[in-house]
Amino acid sequence: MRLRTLTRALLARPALEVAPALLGARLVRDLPEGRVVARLVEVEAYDGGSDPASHAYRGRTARNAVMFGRAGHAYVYFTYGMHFCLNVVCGEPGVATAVLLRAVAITDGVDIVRSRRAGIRDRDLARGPGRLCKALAIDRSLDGIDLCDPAGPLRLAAGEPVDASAIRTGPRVGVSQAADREWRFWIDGEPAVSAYKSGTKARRTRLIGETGRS
DNA sequence: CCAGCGATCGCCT
DNA sequence: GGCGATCGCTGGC
Repeated sequence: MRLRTLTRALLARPALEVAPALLGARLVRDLPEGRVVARLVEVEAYDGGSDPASHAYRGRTARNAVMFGRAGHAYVYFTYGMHFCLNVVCGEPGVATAVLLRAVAITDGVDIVRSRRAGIRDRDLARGPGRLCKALAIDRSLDGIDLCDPAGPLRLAAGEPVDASAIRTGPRVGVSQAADREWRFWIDGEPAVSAYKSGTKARRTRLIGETGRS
């Protein structure tokens, strides 16, 4: 398979523009056991200082520092005491905008992932941001790496174009702040797309209206 | 299929 | 000290 690493210029734009453009792109992970290639099927945009749901909303900290840097780098964070999540930093340096990678479909090296996640159904191998990181062996040691480096251990590459009519949008998952912003993007019909769960605040106010599948 | 819940700890208030 | 950009298991229908 021919893998063409994504250019930084593609990512040095607002997250809201980058997010849908990343659907269908490939995530390439080189591991001691071999190479895993996956197709991005679900992402979410986070818009830093103007977005109450962003880790960067209250400014720069040790944890979120990478988001304030150059586009194309990985922001990996640890949450709930056990899960990692992977973001692609977007925009210009100093602007903390990023795209959370929520789900991928494994296209190459699925046996490697199956052995990493024994007993898990194929559709769940990388369904959800925590599972995605588990599947591709991503943790904080990869925080800050350059996803545009063709020689890097984890990188983004071009994939087959996705027809615009297949792209769906909806509220972000698990977010209670700014729950009205439809900044989640996914490819219609992909089995690895998350089941929709609203944030606690939204749930309380009965804002659940869609299932996240259509 | 869905709702509920415990796990588990770094981060920020 | 409280709470997550979550997950996997349980129990109910």
